[in-house]
Amino acid sequence: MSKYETMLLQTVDMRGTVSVQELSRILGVSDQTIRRVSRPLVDRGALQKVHGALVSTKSAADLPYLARMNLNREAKVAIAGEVVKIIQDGDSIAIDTGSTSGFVAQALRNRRELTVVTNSAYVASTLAMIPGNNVSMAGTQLRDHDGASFDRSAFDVIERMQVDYVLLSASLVDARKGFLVHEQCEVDIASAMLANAGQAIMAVDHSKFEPQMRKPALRQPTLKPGDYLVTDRAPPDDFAGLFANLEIRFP
Amino acid sequence: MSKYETMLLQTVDMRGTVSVQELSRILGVSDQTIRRVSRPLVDRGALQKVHGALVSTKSAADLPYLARMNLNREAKVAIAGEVVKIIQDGDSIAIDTGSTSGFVAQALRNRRELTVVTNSAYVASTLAMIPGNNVSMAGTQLRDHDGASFDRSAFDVIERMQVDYVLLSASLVDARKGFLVHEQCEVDIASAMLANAGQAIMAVDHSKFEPQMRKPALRQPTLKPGDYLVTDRAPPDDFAGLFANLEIRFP
DNA sequence: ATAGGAATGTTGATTTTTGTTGAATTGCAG
DNA sequence: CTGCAATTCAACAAAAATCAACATTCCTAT
Repeated sequence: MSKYETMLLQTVDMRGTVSVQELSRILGVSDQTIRRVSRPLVDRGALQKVHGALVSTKSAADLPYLARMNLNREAKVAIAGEVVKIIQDGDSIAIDTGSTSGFVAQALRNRRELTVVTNSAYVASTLAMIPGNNVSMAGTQLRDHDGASFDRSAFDVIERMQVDYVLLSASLVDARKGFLVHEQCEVDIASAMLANAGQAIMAVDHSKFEPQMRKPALRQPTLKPGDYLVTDRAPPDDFAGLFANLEIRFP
Repeated sequence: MSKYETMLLQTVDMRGTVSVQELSRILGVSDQTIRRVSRPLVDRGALQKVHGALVSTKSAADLPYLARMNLNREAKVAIAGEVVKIIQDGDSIAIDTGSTSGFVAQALRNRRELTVVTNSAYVASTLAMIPGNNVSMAGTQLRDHDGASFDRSAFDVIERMQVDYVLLSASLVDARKGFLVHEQCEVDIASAMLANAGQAIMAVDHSKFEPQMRKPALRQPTLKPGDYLVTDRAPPDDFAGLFANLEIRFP
């Protein structure tokens, strides 16, 4: 551990981005030394290097959520458009967390007099701004990567509301196992929402039909006959069995 | 990843729409560079491009709220900058609702490991996305024009948290009556936050020193000696008495 | 004191980024 | 639809940053 590492890390993390030149001025060494000292840090992932400057990996951290929002963006926008066709002005809907839900919330800004319950702060704040909507945020403490809550109080809120629709998502769709997610708490919220909703709308983009790097293992609650499956392309034939009783929608 | 990306994103997200020329002035580079730097960002969907300007993809979602956010925008941005100087990485802070709070939340994205409690869904979702933050949303049912909550449960959450700072705002500052707002529920939330906070930070832009069309009549709780008053200009002399014990900050 | 080793500064070739120019495109008013 | 002004784009020249190799300095163990 070089003697400058601590100070360098500290400076960069504090300011977010700082140029190599400025760093050399601050630490009182040549720019070449800054490059040399920072190289192991960059390799180790403690810092990011760009031409002319070093940027804190922490500061670039606005990206994880945005990055996910931008994965398969077109697909998600298309799906959101289909979902919105199902929802009418004045309807009530429960919305789970997930990047697709974010897009649906965006699209739902064109609907009026909605009653919404969600455990995603992003969805809540997006829809609460629309005059005439009645939005309830379920839960208190927010998970940091997506701003969603899985508190006990979230269940209390969800269980109090009787809604027309529930929007659900999944991380992977498996022809035999069904709709899968990574965390049990997500399943629990989905179950609670489903129990108090008329019809479910399962929204998954086509990438969810293909194997994932990080394999989810937890099964979302089973959908009722007549529930919607909204996706951006016709699903492969292997899934025909799984989707037998569902109403499938795609653009 | 270019060295300007962070600053560019931040500027655009903060202001909603900003012209290429202004951006080049702000970052101190040519307009051509702005176009070059922004291209990958718009490809990635992090920004939207229109003729002559860049617009934040987020801003589209927050449009109604943003309309209010754009009143006295420079003043509020300046105030947010000052407030952020007070807050350190790792601090805990309670944040009330209001457009200035929205800007402070944006600016606080540069701080790490914050513990935040707020009754504004916008503030909550802005800060919850930052990895390492611990954000609690106080309240359930959201008021439609600003997405804030004044539920009983909001008080429960606020009263449970002991924080270093509380950020408060006001609709009008009267030399004799003090800091005024329109609704009793806002005072109640402010009182609850204040009771559990170390130092208060009252943030008001200069327009709040002048008479308003809609006159607020409810007085915010009294500040303690040593609490901060952050504003964008030196306040008129008539207010010297009111601010006697406060630490006044402005750019 | 001094030789060995590590860290730092310097130099010059190479690569990347930036500003400028002029032509092509776009948006808008008449 | 036409013309004007503003914006954008492509290409080239200039500037800045990077890298590798070598020279210098600093520290320490003998």
